[in-house]
Amino acid sequence: MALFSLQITTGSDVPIFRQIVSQVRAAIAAGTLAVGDGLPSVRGLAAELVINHNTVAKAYAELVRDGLIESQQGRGYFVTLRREIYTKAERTRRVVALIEPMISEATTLGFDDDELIKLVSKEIEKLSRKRKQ
Amino acid sequence: MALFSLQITTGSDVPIFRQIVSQVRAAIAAGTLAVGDGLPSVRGLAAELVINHNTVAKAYAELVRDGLIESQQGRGYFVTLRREIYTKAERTRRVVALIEPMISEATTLGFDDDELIKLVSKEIEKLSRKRKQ
Amino acid sequence: MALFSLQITTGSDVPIFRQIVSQVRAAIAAGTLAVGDGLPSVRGLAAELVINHNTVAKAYAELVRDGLIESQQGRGYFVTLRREIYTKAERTRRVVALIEPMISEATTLGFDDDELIKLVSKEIEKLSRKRKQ
Amino acid sequence: MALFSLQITTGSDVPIFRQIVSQVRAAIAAGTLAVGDGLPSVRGLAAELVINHNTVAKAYAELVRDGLIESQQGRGYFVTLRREIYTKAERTRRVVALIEPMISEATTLGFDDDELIKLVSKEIEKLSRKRKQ
DNA sequence: GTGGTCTAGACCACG
DNA sequence: GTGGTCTAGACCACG
Repeated sequence: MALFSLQITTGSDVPIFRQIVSQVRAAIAAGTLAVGDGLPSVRGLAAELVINHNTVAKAYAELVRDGLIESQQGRGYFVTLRREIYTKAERTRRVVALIEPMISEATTLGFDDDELIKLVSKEIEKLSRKRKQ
Repeated sequence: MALFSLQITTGSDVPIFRQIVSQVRAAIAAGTLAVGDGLPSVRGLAAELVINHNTVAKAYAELVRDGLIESQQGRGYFVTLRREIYTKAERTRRVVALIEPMISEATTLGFDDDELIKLVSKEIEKLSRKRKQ
Repeated sequence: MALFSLQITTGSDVPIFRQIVSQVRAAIAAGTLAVGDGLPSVRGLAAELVINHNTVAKAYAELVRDGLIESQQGRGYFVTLRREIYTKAERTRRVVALIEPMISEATTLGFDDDELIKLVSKEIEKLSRKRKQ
Repeated sequence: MALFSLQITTGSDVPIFRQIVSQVRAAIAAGTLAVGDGLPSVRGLAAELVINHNTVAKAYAELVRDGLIESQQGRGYFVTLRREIYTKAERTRRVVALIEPMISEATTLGFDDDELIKLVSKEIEKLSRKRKQ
């Protein structure tokens, strides 16, 4: 099992619980989380991300409802058999859907192409370092 | 003059007013809407999209605050010459708020750093070419 | 903690939402509302002032955009540490937009330049003293 | 008769027609405009201020309604007998009502007392020069 | 409990 | 004709 790490951004337009749902879903689709793998505990993840545990519970509830994970009484949450597979095209489509508005915003704020590429690279490295810790 | 059309999706996670903001912003970034061009009237656009006029007004108000468009008494809204309103730090903060969730999503979808940088570059060039046409 | 009260006048030339913005801004400028202080809840304040909650929400939204307050998910609005959001030019532009009509009014009321400067200085000192208490 | 000059600020929160009403009213109260004095013609003033003549007409109509000026067929508008006199205290009160929100805005935007005084002085001089042209 | 978004509709202001 | 403000009320999201 790959090391599964979650990165959330508070104060963004996207609700925290949706960021969690979307990343767990993506991790399963990408195979980062395999069938049978355990998820972080509700309270553990809440503590790690410094958010309310209800927020984590709500995210997991949605994933249970969608059949992607299941609760095993007293042991925690685990990835179930049902697995969504995203094609490469679908995965690209999902990322591009986030890249496009980011570029629009940057452009209207006056960033030129080089500055933007540099900023994105810097952020990628920053998150990369964070993941390795 | 601009041939400018707007498409909204109701029932999406993204609020209608934010979809309008993003699309106008994208049109300005891409040069589809140029300085001096008029936007659809608040009530006209509301009727066309079959939404409430307050929703359009809210979207336009945000674009005014960002200095992208301005209201001319009794005439409507027009694209303005871009002013530098925000400090470098604030502009960076705003773009980073969009870059971070994009990277998180890409990472959980299995993109590695190089692939992501290439994807972002490709999209930047795509928009760049559009602007030059 | 702040003992902070708001007074609005309906039927005035100044929109209600703008009166709220001005008064919160004045309270922050005077130090009556300090960093970390909570604002009245949107619906609570609306009930107290006997106005619609959307009107309060609109006022708070403007203060958020200016970086003076921020919303904490499910908890309410709080005064933030002031960030430098706007460029010097933009900040000057905003203040000059208030200075100009003030000078025009003073001039037509018969104030000469020296009297006006003195009056402005006196008011600035008055607020300055209030902040230091 | 003193030279009567009007200064308007477009794009401010205060509607143009209200700026005109308020300045004519103030000029009469201050004696800058005396009984029998003529006002600039509707179209002349509109041309001078580069605004729609309906805006001037609307302002004059309000002043006529309030009995401060009257139209003399084919000759223009003139100050009538009825005259409001503002006491010094009232005139000060009216200017202070504009000074206070200006200071709040400047303070929350990060201007310190000296900077603000300098900015106000500069604007006073600027308008002073404009009036003398 | 907190805030966010949207609608339907009114009434007003500006040109 | 254009936009601006406000209400009453609904429904949802977050914690």
